[in-house]
Amino acid sequence: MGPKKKSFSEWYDYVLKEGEFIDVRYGVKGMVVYRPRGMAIVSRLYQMFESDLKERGHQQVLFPLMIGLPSFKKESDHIKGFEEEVFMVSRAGGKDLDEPMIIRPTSETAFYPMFELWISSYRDLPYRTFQSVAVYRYETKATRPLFRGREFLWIETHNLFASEADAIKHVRDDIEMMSSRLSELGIPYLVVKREPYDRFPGADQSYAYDAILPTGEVLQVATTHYLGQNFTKPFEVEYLAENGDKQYAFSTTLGIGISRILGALVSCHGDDNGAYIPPQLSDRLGVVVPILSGNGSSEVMQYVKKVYSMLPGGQFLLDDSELTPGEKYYMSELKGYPLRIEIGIKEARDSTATIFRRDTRKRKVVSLDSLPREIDLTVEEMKANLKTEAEGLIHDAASREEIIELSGQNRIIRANFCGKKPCADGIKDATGGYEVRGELFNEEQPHGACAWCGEKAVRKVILAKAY
RNA sequence: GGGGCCGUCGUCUAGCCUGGUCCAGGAUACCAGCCUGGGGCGCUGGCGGUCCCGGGUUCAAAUCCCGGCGGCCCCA
Repeated sequence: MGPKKKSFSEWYDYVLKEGEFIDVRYGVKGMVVYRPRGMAIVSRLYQMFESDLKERGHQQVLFPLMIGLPSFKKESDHIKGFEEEVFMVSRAGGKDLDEPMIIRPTSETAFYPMFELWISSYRDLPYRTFQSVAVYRYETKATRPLFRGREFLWIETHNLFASEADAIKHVRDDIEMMSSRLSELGIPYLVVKREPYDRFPGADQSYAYDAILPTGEVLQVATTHYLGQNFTKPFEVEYLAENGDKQYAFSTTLGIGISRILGALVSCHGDDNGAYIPPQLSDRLGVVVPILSGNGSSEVMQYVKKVYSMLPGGQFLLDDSELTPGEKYYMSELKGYPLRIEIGIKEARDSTATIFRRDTRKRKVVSLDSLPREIDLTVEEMKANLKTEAEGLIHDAASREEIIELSGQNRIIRANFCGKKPCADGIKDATGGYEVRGELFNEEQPHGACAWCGEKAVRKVILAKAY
């Protein structure tokens, strides 16, 4: 494995594979297999976001994988945005279908025909749903494990409101939920309001949650869209208001990219020794490693069993395999277990245990009595540690020269922007791929000129390379 | 969207340029036995390969040609 800083790409592939998170050898481009270590984290991510959504009044549903073509074609911007990257089923039973079906690239066009049937009164609103599924997009750019796949795991919410204000309030709540979870997971991120030409097909406003990767690139891990009535009108999702008028509902959607969040976690927290999975996401808190030596072996094993029985049930794995202690250390660190408990003859004789923590890679010897408490304390410290990273990663630029200079250093850049596409394209050309990601949520208004063309700036935007 | 590199036991790889000496060699992993044990330890033996797939050239193809599939990198 190459060191993380020097050769991120090589490091990333190595850790995903050797840490047994996923396997890319399935043989279908852009599709990966989630192995137990990866799937355990995926499950916990799902649980975390699903419980947040349920608390906010969303109900879980499950829609079919395939969508009828007429439904998919109803919203014209939407189909234009997706038609190039949609998988279509055109044959079955040995012959061409009269009408092909599409495999969902996202599920608006699956949900809304049903919404039409389900919603009739203002009493039915707000109506908040979500589903946890995989979606499919025929990516033509190079695919990257977890970052850009043709199949990826996500949660998609689809929500209806009686008024624009209710819908916008919901968008704000999405932003709050995502922000709080991402910082809890220690993923540095930006909440960015997308430029008009860069929005989700069919959206009036799009907010992206961009994780900041160690390479200085950003990775969109989730997006919230305010859809206005763009979908409810063509799909005729109407309700009877309190005053007796028929009205179209307002809608929003949130997509949470579970696959990408897993990729971001591995990328952001890992080091030259492998991954580090935060305690709240790891299927086990850690591994217990016995260190046996010749004639003291039985004494040590007996003590190890005693220690193991004191640990919280199911939270630790006892690694009593034949590997040497060193190899067990490497594996537990590569896989990113938060803690390791090392027990050898010294611990057995002194009634102690050695705790190794993955984030700082520091050891601590504690007495056996205090072990459970020390584990709790350490885990709490590790969680707190995760939160106190981020920020300091954004640099301001006021001119073309500064933009180019900062882009040369792979920085995330904040600059005044005139809002025009030619400037965005110019920046992209001159910086080797920096994109206008959009305006930071809650950012102050700009004073002065666009950093690129010098004309009047209309907002401050974030510039970064993106996956 | 443009360009480049690559695909050989489970994994990594030698061999390919210059076709035959290769029913494919090594390392690692795995299995058995020993020896060890506080950061990938050592010894002995064993298991393991449709040379990515399809076609073509040839007396002869892992090797040359064409197409496909898959992966990686760089640029826009």
